[in-house]
Parts: sequence; C-alpha cells; structure tokens
Amino acid sequence: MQTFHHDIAGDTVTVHVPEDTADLNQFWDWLYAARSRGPIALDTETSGLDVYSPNYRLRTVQFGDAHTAWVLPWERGGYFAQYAREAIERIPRLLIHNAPFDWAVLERCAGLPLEDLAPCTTDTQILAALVDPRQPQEGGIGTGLKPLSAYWVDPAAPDTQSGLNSVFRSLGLTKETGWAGVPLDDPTYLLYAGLDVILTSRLEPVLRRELDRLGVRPQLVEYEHEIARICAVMQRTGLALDQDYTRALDSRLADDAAEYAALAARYGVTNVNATKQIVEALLGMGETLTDRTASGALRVDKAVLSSLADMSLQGEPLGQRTPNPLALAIIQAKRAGKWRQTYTSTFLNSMDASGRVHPFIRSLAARTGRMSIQRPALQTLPSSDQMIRRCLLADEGHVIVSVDFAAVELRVLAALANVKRMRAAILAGEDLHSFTARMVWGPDFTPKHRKLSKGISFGKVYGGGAESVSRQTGAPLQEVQNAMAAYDRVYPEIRRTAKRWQREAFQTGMVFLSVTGRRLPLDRDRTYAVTNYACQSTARDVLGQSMLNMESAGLLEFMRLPIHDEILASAPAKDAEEIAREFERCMTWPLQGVPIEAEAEIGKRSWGSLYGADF
DNA sequence: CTTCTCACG
DNA sequence: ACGTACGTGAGAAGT
Repeated sequence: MQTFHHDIAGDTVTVHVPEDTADLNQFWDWLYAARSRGPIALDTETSGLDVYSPNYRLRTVQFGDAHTAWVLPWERGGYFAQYAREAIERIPRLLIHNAPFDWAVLERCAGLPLEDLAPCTTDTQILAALVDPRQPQEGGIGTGLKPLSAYWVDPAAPDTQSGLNSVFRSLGLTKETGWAGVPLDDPTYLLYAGLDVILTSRLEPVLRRELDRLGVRPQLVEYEHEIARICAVMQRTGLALDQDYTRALDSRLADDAAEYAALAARYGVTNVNATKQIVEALLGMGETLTDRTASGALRVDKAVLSSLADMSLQGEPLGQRTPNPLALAIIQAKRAGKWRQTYTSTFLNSMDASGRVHPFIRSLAARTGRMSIQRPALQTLPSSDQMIRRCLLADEGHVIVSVDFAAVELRVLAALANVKRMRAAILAGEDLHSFTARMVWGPDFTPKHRKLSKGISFGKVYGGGAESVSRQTGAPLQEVQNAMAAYDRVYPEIRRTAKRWQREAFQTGMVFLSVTGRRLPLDRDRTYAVTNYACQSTARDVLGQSMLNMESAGLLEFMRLPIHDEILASAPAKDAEEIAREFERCMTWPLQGVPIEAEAEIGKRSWGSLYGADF
C-alpha cells in the first residue's frame, strides 16, 4: 500500500493507493464502514476530455470521505478494476463534483449505466451554482473544485490542477498530453487524485448548510439534478454526422480560405486574422477608419469591413460606394477559416467510432441558469446558411424536428411583471409585435413599425435604452425615443416592475430571487440587468420544466439538444408528425396565467433541411 | 492570460 | 438625477 498524508483545514488526511489484494480488502472494510456513516465522494482520472474517442482510458477511480481517500488504479485492470466497479455499485449515496463528466466516463469505460448512477448522485457543482452562479470574472467564487475548496474548506487547499501541470512539464508532457502520459505511480498525481475526493466530501455539508441558510428550496436542488441527468442522456445519445458531406465541406472551406488569403496577401495582409495588418493595409489604400475598440485600437470587424466592401451584414450589395477588394477578401477568408476550424474540423475530430458527435451539455452554465454546449458548440452554428447544420443528421430512418417557444422571454416578462395589455394580447392569440405597433402607431402601422416594436421589446428585456435600440435596429434615435415613450404608456408595468426589482435588490444583498427560487446576484453598477436576468432565467426554467414533461411523456429518446428556447429532436419519419405534436404539448402550459406556446418544424434527415438544405 | 473577433439565443 | 442592451463558446494574435 502506498500511503500519503496532507493537511486540510487543520486535519491530517490520508490517501491510500492499494497495491495488492490485501490492500483491496482493507479498502473494502473502509468502504462498508464509511458508507454507513454518510455519502461517499467519487472522482475519476482519465486520459483526457475526449470521452467518446476510440482510445479513451479510465486511469484511476477515487473514493473518499472527509478524512480518507482511496485511489484505485483502474488501469491496472483485474482486481483493481473489479473492486472499483463493485464498490460504486454498492454505494447508496455518491458525491461527485461535475457529475455528468464522471457519469459519462464510468458508463463508457466501466459499463456503469447513467440510469443507475444519476439517482444516487449529489453533484456539488450544482449545489455551488445554486449558492452563487457567478464565475470568478463576474465577482463570484466560481464552480470549480479548487476555488470552491479554497473558499469553503481551506484557503490553502492545493490547486491540484496547476500542481499537476508542473508535474507534467517535468516529465516532458503538456497540459494536453499529461493526463494520458503521467505514470500511474507518480506520487503527486496519486495524492492530488485522492485530495479531490476529500475536498468534495468536505464541500457538500458546507454547501448544503449554506443553501439551507439562504432558504433555497430542496426541490430546486432536486430539479437541477433531474435536468442534469436528462442532459447527460442527450450527450450520450449524441448526433449523427454526415461524414462524407462534412469531409467534402471541410476541404472546400480549406480551399476557399487559402484562395481568399492569397488575394488578401496581394494587398500586404499575410495573415487575415491579424487586425494590425488589416488596419495598416486599409489605411495604406486610403480608407478612413473611425470606429475604435474598448482598448482604443481601430476596429476592423465584420461590420466595418462589410461597409468598406459595400455590403450589408448579410452580404447583399448596397450600391453606395466602390467595394474595397481587400475588405471583401478578408471577410471571405475569415469566414471560411472560422467555419472550418470551429465547426467542420471539430465535428470530424470529436466524433466517436460510429460517427456521432457527443457535445458536453452543461445544464447549469450561465449566471442566469442557462445551459451551454461545448465541444462542439452546437448552440452557435451559423443560422444564416444551411451549410454547417447540414453536417448533422437525424438517426437512420429519422427526420429532424425542432420545437421552438414563441417569444418566450417576452411572455415571461408579461407574466412576471403582470403586463395587463400584453397578457390580454397573448391570451387573445394576437401577434405581439403587431399588437404593440398598433397600440403605438395606430391601425395604419407599417412593417417597419412592427420591426421597431420588436426591437424595443428586445431592448426592454435586455434593459437597454433608446440609443442601443436605435443602433441595433438602424432606426433614427428620435423616432426610437418617441416610440419607447409610447411603449411605456402602453405597457407601464414593465418600467415600474423593473424599478421595483432594482429597489428590492438593494434590500436583499443585491440578489434577485426568481420564481423558481434561483438566486440571481446583481452587479451593483448595472442593476438594470435584473430585467434580463429575471426573463432569461425564468425562460430557462420554462425550458427545464418542459424537458421534465418530455421525459414523462416518453420523449427523452428523441431529444438531442437544448438551445435556449428550442429543443432539437430526431424522430422516426413515420411518427414525426405525432411526436412533434407531443413535444409541442410538453412545451405548452400557462406561466402565472400567461400561455407559453411552442411550434414544431419537421425537416428532412439533416439539421440543415430546416435552413434550406434539400436533404 | 488578455484582447479581438465572430458564431448563437 | 440619469441611463446603462443580456447570456454564452471558440479561435487567433499579441503581450
């Protein structure tokens, strides 16, 4: 047995690493005693983050309580793996920090079904996010194990991540290759592996106490674990990739990028991503640049370049000047390069052996509770063009179904702020933006008025003012100011409620409490953001509740991605119509008397078919 | 590691 | 007193 000691919060804790069957039997004795005292913390070390790649390896499985950790070298196989697997199966209550990752690893490498693990898991990352959802950059603690441990357990808790980085470096490995390459008997690796479960174990009671003190309802904690499990199922299912199409597109984008880069090089821009070069070349061509970034540099983003190229942001010719050929080449080269690098290449590099991509769905990512999707970022695929979405497919014999909420954030605002006229219009089944335009400009309102009404509604949800709405919609400032004043007369409750929320926040320690009991900390110098936080967060929980409805209705197997106000699904072609209606039903229910409604779109095999692709 | 840019809701 | 656009992930360059 290898044994290490370390000080945590004034206690000496012990990390054991079994080396033979006698050691494993000692582990077994500890496990039986420990599991009767309370939950057992669990963690894994693996070869990296690419859980679904063919040569992925589980290296160690760690178990622990507040004082003792056991690091089982899974990679040695035999009894070590067998004891680890059977131990997990016999633990009634598991504590895991960022459970979805370990669920995926244990299912993939140890054959332990997510359906068995999830019901007995408490994810300390969920607890932490419900105490304070802010990232460190936003003034919060963050939800990483290290910063949480430093804050709640021991300021001197080791930064196991960065500690290992120096071990990796001393072995000639990098941050990327270290996890797979560090020897299984490296003492720092083993010690840190063990300390992580001890820290997780100590974190849980502290966070529970804090949630209790703050009055966070246990049902909210439960609900978040359900959502996390549903997202983990979607991640496991993944989406099929059209490999032939994606490879062809990838090389076409590479050719395009190279062609336009060569064109840009003729004007002295050898690197189309180097803003400094672009500025110099454009100034050299006699162009005048005025727009500056936050740090004072001349801005040369797509908006600036498009106007020099005499194009709208959508790429239509404006006919206002002679197009600058360099600006045009840079737009094209950057677009092709980014789309290849960020999308097609990532798809091909991250797919599993059967050609499916499994993005990581973080069910509680943003400070408002919104979900995010990583590796690849499938919430942010270009929607102006079918090209990239065309890469992703419904299953064999299935079609893509997308079910969208109708103006969900605005309906949420109507409910939360009790906006009388808006509620009535929604209940009457009116088109909200047309209704608003009619109230502001009278029965002869134009499509332009409807568009501006929509822009103002967005501005209200975001907490913005006339200037930003004017900038965003392109409407003259004076017109926007007049329209916004009229808007406030039509819907006086919005302004009034926003003010009240801000006032209340000052009395509650700068925290807004959402209808689901979620704590939304505000920044002292931008309390106006409370309107957005309330709407965005409640809309997220409207989606969350709808996802629970979907599971109850037996739709989980068809769900693929949550995209803020939309669920993407794959449904058997012959039942697609019926399944689509069922999804709509799960997303249609009243929020404080305001109907929340959703509409399904049924496509063909590829996601791109909903954006104009013919397959 | 920060800044800039660009993709989304 | 007044007005403030919100939330993400990702790649590349430059410090």
